[in-house]
Amino acid sequence: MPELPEVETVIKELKPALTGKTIEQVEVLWHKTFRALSPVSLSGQTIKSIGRKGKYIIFTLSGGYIIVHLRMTGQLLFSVNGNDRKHLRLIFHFSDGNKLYFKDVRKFGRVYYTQNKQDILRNVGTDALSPQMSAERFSSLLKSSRMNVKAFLLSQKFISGLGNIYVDESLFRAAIHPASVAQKISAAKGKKLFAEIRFVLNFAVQHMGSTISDYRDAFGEQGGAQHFFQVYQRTGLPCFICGKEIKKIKLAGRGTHFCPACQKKYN
DNA sequence: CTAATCACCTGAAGGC
DNA sequence: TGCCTTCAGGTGATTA
Repeated sequence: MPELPEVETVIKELKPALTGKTIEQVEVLWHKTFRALSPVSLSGQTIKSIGRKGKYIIFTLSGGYIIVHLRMTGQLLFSVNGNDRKHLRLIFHFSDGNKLYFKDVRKFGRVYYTQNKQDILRNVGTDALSPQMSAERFSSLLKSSRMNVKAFLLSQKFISGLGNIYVDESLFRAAIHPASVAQKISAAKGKKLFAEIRFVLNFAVQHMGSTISDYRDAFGEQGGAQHFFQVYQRTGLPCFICGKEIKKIKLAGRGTHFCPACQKKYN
């Protein structure tokens, strides 16, 4: 499911719901979902704050961190699960009776418990919406890489939070062909791309993320940003700018949507 | 360093 | 109806 806007939506909802609550017990229903890197007990710990880096959700506890990655189909649902146990992988039980449910059809999602955030976040670059990531910084990262720009943006080590949908949408808006070589993109174009990344992500956050099939927010609601896609899943449909057909190719192992007429290749 | 392919999993959709 | 293939908001390991 989720890229930065979906994760941001979930944590914005969880902050008021969970901050200050005390964990009574963590119930693991699928063993591979949960990995403890710390022997300290989770029971009795309080949630001090909730944040994220890229697509990683970070719960800061009184004595450690819970870090959640939803991968493709993970969902964090706050006390809205009813009696549906299907695809339920883990349950946080709180001392006030509330529960946080982790559901995950494909079982790729992970819940880590650690004393050191860097155990998990070591290879995650600066968040795309962080003030630490500027147009200048982004441009210089682009210049440093010989990867194609699609792979560059999907890799989380340079800039984190983008996934397949928002990479395709950002490259379309910046009029850059996804197979362009990162370092062949001019500094001016790089800054344009960064501005479009910010626009696309902020727009999607305002619309509570995108729901393709599985994504739901912390209250089980769908997002709305999918109604505004320009290229993603629009293969064969007319480009909104020039009217030519949107094409789909495989790049960096992922389905990649673009307009061959509007998006220029730099290499 | 970069690219491509698997692996991890389940379910939906399309072809025959 | 059923079988088979392909594909999916991600990422990490392995192989050229």
